[in-house]
Amino acid sequence: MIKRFRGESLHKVDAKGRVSVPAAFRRVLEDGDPDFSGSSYPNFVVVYGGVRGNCLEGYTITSITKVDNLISKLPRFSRDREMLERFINTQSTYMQLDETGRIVLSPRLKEIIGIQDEAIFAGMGEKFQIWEPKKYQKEVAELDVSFKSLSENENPFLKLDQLQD
Amino acid sequence: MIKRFRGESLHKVDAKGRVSVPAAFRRVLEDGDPDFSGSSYPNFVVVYGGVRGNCLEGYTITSITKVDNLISKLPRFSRDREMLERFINTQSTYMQLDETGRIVLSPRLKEIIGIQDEAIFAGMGEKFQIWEPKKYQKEVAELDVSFKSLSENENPFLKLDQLQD
DNA sequence: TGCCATCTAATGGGATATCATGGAAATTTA
DNA sequence: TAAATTTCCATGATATCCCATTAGATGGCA
Repeated sequence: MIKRFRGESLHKVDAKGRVSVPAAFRRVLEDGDPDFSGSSYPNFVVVYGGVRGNCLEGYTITSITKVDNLISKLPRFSRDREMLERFINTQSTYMQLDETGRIVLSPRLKEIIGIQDEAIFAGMGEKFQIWEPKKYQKEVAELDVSFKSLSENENPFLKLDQLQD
Repeated sequence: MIKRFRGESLHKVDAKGRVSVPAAFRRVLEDGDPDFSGSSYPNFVVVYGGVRGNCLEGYTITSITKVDNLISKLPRFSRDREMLERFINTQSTYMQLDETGRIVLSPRLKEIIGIQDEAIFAGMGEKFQIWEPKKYQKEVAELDVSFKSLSENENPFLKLDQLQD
């Protein structure tokens, strides 16, 4: 059974930029790295580009590969493809967990999402996000509000049941 | 035949947040975990997000996977998908029964549903709910009232038979 | 039909392992 | 060689595991 990124948790970011990745997420990263063996530490990808810029997004090797393959289907010299490659390939970086399950966020990455000394990790199924706590709270609150304002036939939960499975 | 969650029962929550899951529910959780074997303990998912916030909802791996798969069909970066992932993946967590059939509710989870030292488990077919006892009584009472106020053609019992199966 | 043996369930307490985190040492790199 | 990284070690907090106890249900059997 494929594990997905689930749950939220708050972690300290120390002076060197080190943060613990939630233990539950490590298991998912291990599963999602084809080259991972018990004796190594899993690799994965952090994307900082894209429309948002509010948060970082972490992908397992397996799931970023899916995205890469979709992009590769676009016409080679199309503007769409260039855009996506800029966001997903250019503005991203490989990372590796260290022995204690931490990664280091460079000053650049911290600056992009406005992080000081705390970060929130949020599971999003095939990926996870890293947020500055206050921004995250705001995001969740806004989502709740906009959810409540939806009409019945805009409700994404109800739309789900219309999909064939 | 797929077992369903049925019945209600009251359980103590100890100082560590541990609660026994009703024995009948354990059987359903075992059946609903593809990785479960006699030598392990079943995994499942508890969702605490969504608009409700009054109770926790427990899903078997099989049934949450159905939901996850539907969500994965939505366009990867759509607002709908993001919303659903936030409610279903971010605001949820994997859990595993321990040797004695208990789970632990973190302080966070207890706080979300307002639980002190007792919890009510309520079977809901494909999922179950965990409630603070007083809130649960209130919910049940309210449901009775609003059911009685329905006109004949709003009666869900009567609508049932109009569905094709 | 009353008694006892056995089993499962629910719950509590203590021991143990894992996790998150800080700091120092070693290594790289500019 | 100074700065910055990475590796290694240390520690407290938390969560997990393991064992013990009790109550109730079940079933056998005289």
